[in-house]
Amino acid sequence: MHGFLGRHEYQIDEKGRVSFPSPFRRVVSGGPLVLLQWQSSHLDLFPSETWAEIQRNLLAHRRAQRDGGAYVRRITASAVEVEPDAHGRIRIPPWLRERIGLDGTVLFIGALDRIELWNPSSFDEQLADDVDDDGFAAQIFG
Amino acid sequence: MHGFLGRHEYQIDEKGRVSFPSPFRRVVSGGPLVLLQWQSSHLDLFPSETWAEIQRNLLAHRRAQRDGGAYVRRITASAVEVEPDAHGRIRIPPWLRERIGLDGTVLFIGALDRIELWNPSSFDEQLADDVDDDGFAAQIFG
DNA sequence: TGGGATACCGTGGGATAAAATGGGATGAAT
DNA sequence: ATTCATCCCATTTTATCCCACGGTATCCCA
Repeated sequence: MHGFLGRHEYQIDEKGRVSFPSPFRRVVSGGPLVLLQWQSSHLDLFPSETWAEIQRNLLAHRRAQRDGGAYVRRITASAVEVEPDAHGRIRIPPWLRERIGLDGTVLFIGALDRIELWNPSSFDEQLADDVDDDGFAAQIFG
Repeated sequence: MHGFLGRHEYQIDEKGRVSFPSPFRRVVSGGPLVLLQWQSSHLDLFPSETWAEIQRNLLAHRRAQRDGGAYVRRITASAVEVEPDAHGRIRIPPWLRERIGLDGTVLFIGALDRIELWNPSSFDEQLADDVDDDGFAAQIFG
């Protein structure tokens, strides 16, 4: 697998369930995922391997900082462990839906080692913003 | 399990009992937990494994300091051992409830290796505070 | 290359199990 | 004897599991 790629749009039903994109399903089969918010615009969904590293980073940060773990608390309080059911659906808790204004439709964006969940219209807005990519493109793509 | 995650709100009944979040219950099944206060804003609930390390740290600290164990005493005096009953409920002693102003509702916050107990309105207040996360987010989440 | 069959996928709803909460009875401690 | 904690049972709500349908893409065969 070459990491998570592409965009997939699905409906949320009355029970807060939404289909997890089938191409991604094959990759993470079996293991649980971690869904959380750390950016205001969208949610992030991490497979076990990626989450393991982030959790290490969070613990290291809490030990290093003298803020009583305020930042770590803010992150973990928003997080939930999710796992696709028999039909490949996951459940997004109400408080996370409200945070980024998810109503009806979810846009899954493959982002290599993680999956982003967007409100489709928010995603279009941020696409419209001009990205300052001078130099990076050439550096990346040769 | 990926550590304790998420937020769970429950009612305290007249007898001082409160449901221990079922996702957490599965993780710590069997062992007793240690409930104590070390930050003024909330209580902390530690599973056996985490507590073992903290206890080592407390003993090391008492040996190193020449304060006659004042700090250690302050912590341990507030601590109690709790264990979920048959219905998964724990009892929070009155003196700990009063310390952080718990009345009626408890908010459990998963914090990786520990669980925090908050008065919901106190938690909302500290969420509203701006967290100084300059640069850290990128460092943690890549 | 076209058409049909088949498997998969997205979506919805109902049944079943679990969880959250309340109250009473029993037993120990003061 | 009274208070307080623990144990036990009951009820309502919530979440999980299971089955069912319609559409779509894929595969196979002509």
